[in-house]
Amino acid sequence: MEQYINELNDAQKAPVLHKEGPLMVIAGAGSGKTRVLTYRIAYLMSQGVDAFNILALTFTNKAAREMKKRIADIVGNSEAKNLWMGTFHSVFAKILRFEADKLGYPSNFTIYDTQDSQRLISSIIKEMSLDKDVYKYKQVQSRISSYKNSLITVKAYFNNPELVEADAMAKRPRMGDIYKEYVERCFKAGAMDFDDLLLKTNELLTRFPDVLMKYQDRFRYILVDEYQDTNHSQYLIVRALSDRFQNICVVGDDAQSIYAFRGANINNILNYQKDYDNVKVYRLEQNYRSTQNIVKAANSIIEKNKSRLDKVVWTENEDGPQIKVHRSVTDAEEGRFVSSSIFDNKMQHQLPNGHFAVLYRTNSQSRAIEDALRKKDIPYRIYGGLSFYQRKEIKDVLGYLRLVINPKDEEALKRVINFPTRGIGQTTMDKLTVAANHYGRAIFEVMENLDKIDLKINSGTKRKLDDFVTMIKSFQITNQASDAFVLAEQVAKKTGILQEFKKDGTPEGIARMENVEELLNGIKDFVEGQKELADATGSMAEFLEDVALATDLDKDTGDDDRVALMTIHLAKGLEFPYVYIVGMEEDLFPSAMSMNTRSELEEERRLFYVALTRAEKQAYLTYTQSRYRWGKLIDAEPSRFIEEIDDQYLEYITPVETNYRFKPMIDSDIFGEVDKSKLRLKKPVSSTPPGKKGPTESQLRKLRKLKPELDQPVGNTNLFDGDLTVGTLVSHTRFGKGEIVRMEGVGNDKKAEIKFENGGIKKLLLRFAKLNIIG
DNA sequence: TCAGTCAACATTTTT
DNA sequence: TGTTGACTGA
Repeated sequence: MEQYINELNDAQKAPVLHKEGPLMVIAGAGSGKTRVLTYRIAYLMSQGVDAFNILALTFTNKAAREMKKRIADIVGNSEAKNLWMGTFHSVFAKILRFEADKLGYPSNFTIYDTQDSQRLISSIIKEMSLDKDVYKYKQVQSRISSYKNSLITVKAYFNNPELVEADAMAKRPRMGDIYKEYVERCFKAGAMDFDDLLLKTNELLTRFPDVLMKYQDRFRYILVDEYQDTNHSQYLIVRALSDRFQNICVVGDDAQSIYAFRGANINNILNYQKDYDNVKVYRLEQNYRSTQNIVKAANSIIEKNKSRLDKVVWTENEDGPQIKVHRSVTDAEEGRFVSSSIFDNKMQHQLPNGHFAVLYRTNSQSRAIEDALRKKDIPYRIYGGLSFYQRKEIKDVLGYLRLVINPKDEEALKRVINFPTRGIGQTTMDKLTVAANHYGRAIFEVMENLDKIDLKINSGTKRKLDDFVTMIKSFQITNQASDAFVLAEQVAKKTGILQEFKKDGTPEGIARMENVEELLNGIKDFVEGQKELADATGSMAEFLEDVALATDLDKDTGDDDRVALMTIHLAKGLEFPYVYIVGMEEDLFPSAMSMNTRSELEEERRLFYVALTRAEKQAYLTYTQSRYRWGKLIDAEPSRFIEEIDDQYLEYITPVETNYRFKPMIDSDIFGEVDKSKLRLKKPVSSTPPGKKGPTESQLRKLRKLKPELDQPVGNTNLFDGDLTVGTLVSHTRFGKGEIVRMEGVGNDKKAEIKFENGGIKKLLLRFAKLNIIG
């Protein structure tokens, strides 16, 4: 153990060796936080603390697995196995299964994912005959989720006039009723959603003091990673469990808090010192990951935020190259730049693909990057987005499996009852749903008892329902006798799913069949992996839980060498030698939806901080002047975050083809000599509508520095005011050639309607449009 | 009851 | 652009 401890610097050693009592580790980006956590656990164990008494809550299950492995290397495998480690959701799901009966739940309860929740809410809204345009199911779901994260139960909701009032004011007076129905339906279905896993844990610990005592006694040492991203519900769980022994260690970085949108409360970390007595605070400020340039640039960004803990991140690493800023004309060109830059770097420095990551704000941005990488034959892997387990065919198979484990699972039933089609349609389902609600039972239970209830279902349909019930029951028998793989294989064959895709014959059908086969293989791997573990049996129930709570990162096998594509959120905690942050544009990053309040903007800024600090050697920031969004070409402005970085850490680069396009416009002899001083005084080129603020003059000035003579606002109408008339042929940098078909407005509002060769007709404000007369 | 067509809508981030 | 939900005729 001692030799391991000596690998640490003094700042890291202190929290590792800290004995009893609460401590907080404020860990800057790249400061070896995981290492401290790992070694602290190993150290505790070497001091005689029983692994059974240690609970470590991490942000992903993958992080937990890796940490466990590392600890096993230090203290030995058999002991490390007994550690409780995982995400909040997975650890408390296990505890809830064990204690389920106390809350009236079956121990085989289903975990509803967001999609299940949304579908259920959607059908509730329909059943209640509410206007679906007023009660948007996604909004309703997120509202309910935030109630739950704040521990506002249905009862608490109705007891709180302010909340009721607020929803009424928002023209959604039935919100509480939907919430109530949703909770009841989940309960009847034997299902918990993600938020329930935390809410019900709180309920368990509050209502049953003996249960609380038991777990307090069990988890004498609690460690929480990424504490800045815990929500109120998680906070209360940690509080309750640690109350007796107060051996609570939280690790986090307020500068990396990026989950407020799902209820994370940054005050949890800011107020930690007030929550416990005699808190010892340790700071890790030395960054081992990144170059001077990256660390300093990141600091210069985060300084712009007002609410933060006192901390200075520094490094002894070499200066490294400046951060490269790249501008392109379209998102496709941005993709091409990224792919060729990765290619060049690979060649020049002989690097594997795994050294590169492309990070973006929204999942939809991945497409352009993918296309470009594919063209260059660079292997990549996309994390998040539509993951494997979210594909329709996979969810269908999983639906059957869920139903076998928990027949009351309403969402699973509705998904599979008529797939493959077996003549049970909406009409029948409606009848069953009404009956189920009437008797307060699950739909499957109604189906089991059709003989006893008069439902006006014709005998043919009734026969089909009976067959379905019989089939599910036969699967249940298989499940009792066999492991997950045997069951899954039987389900895939007997339900006819595989044949359905096979006879389909289309490439999509074949792809789906292959996906289902891949799922079966995955289940096989899972079963074999589980058999090695002492406390696992390889049952289907365990597999389903793993799937429900797995993050995309968890499934990363890491054995093939690919460029990583992911959202910045997913990249938290990871590091790559080369990082490309793409889509550095206003309204995209920072997101248009996060600019309403100062705190939202600060979260976006922290997100940018996280993105930049993923880079070890070299970071690239790219933005484009136009981008396809919602199938339309949208004008874009460079992100304010580029401006916020101290200039000395940046190097602006521009590709040759962009130069080429802009250059002729300035040097063009059509207009004779261009008066540059006059140009500089003009309003910046912008398509931002009046009233909505675009980038500041200084932002643009700075961005122009790269090629000042090329990026001036050119094509301004003053130059050709008199020359533009209907019929004039013009060219636009982006839309191409076109003909003016109409003119309107005067002075600053003068507009031209132009029919472009590509077929589009655009009305352009001449004050802003970059036009060139060609005839 | 079902399959096929068309319109509407969507993109913020995730356990 | 791509998917999902509603509508319609068989």
